[in-house]
Amino acid sequence: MKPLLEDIKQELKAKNIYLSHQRLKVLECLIQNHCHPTAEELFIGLHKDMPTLSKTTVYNTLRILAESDLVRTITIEGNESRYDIVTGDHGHFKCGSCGMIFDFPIDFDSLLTKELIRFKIIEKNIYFKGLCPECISNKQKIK
Amino acid sequence: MKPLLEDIKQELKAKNIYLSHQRLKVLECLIQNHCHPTAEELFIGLHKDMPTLSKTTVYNTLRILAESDLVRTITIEGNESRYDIVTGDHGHFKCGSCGMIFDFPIDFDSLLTKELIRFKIIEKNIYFKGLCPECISNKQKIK
DNA sequence: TGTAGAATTGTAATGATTACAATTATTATA
DNA sequence: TATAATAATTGTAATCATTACAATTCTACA
Ligand SMILES: [Mn+2]
Ligand SMILES: [Mn+2]
Ligand SMILES: [Zn+2]
Ligand SMILES: [Zn+2]
Repeated sequence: MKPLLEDIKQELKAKNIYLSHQRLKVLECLIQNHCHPTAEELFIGLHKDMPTLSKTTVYNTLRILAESDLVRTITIEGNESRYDIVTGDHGHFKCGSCGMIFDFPIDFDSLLTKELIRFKIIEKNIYFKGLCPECISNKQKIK
Repeated sequence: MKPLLEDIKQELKAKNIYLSHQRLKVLECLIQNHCHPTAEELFIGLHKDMPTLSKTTVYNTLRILAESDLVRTITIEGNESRYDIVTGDHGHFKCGSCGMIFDFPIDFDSLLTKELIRFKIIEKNIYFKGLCPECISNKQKIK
C-alpha cells in the first residue's frame, strides 16, 4: 500500500530518473500527505521551506512521476488534477461539503464484465461523490 | 437506458425548465450521438445548421441539464468535460489510441464495501483506459 | 577543472470554461 | 393585441490551471 521513500528511490534509479532536491521534496510531501493534493497545494506547502521552488518544477515533477507510474493522477472535478502516491487500485470518495477525499478498497475483479473481454485495460479509476459521515452528522446538529 | 426526447421534454416541463430551440438542439444532438461529445464538439456540430448559436449557450445548456440530472458530466482527461445523455450507472472505457469512449455495464452493488457504509453516495463514476479491440488488432497488422 | 547534458526557473502562451452586459425572445397581463 | 416583466441568447472579456519556451543553474563524467 503505502510506499516507502526508499523503495521509490530505488525505482527511480532503476528507471534512470535523476532524483533532484526538488523532486525529492515533492515525493516526500506526497508520501506524508495522503490528502491527494493539487499541484498548487503542493507548491504552496513546499514553497515555505523552498522559496526558490518554481511551480513549473512541481508540474514537471508530477508529470515525470506519473509517466513512470510512481504517482497516480486523479481527475474528479475537471478543473483540477490531484495526485496520489498510492498507485495500486483503490477508489476515491469526495465529500461535496468539506471537500475531503477518502480512499476505499475496490474489488476490481467483480468489475470485469464480459463486455470488456477484448479490451486491454491499462488504467482503472473509480470515484464517488456525496457526503462524508462527519458532514452528515454536522447537518443533523444544525437541524 | 437510452432516453427518449419526449420523456426528457416531460421532465423539463416538470422541472420548469424552458425548452428553447437551442436547448432542444443540444438535447437532440446528445441523444443521437452517444459518443460522449465535448462542449466544443457539440458546438461545431450544431453550428452548421444554426450559425447564430453561441458557444456560451452550449455551456449554459449543458450546465442546466447536468444540474437537473438530465445529463451526466464525464471527466476522464482533466482538460475536457464530456457529456452523456445516459444518466444511469455505467462505466466508460477510453481507448488511448483512437480516443473512442465505450460504455460498459457495472454491478455497483459489488462496489459498496463496508468502508463506505456511513457515507452518503450521490454520484458514482468509473472509467478505464487502455486499448479497444479495433486498435489492438490494428497493431497486430503492423507487426 | 571543463564541458555536455539535464533540471530548474520565470514568464509568456494556451485553451477550456465562466462572467458579464447588451440584445433578443417569451410569457403574463391588461 | 399591445405592454411590461422575465428569461434566454449572444459576443466578448476575464479567469485559471496547465504547458511552452528560453535563459540560467546544476550534475556527472572525463
Ligand atoms: Mn488515494
Ligand atoms: Mn456513457
Ligand atoms: Zn465532508
Ligand atoms: Zn481504439
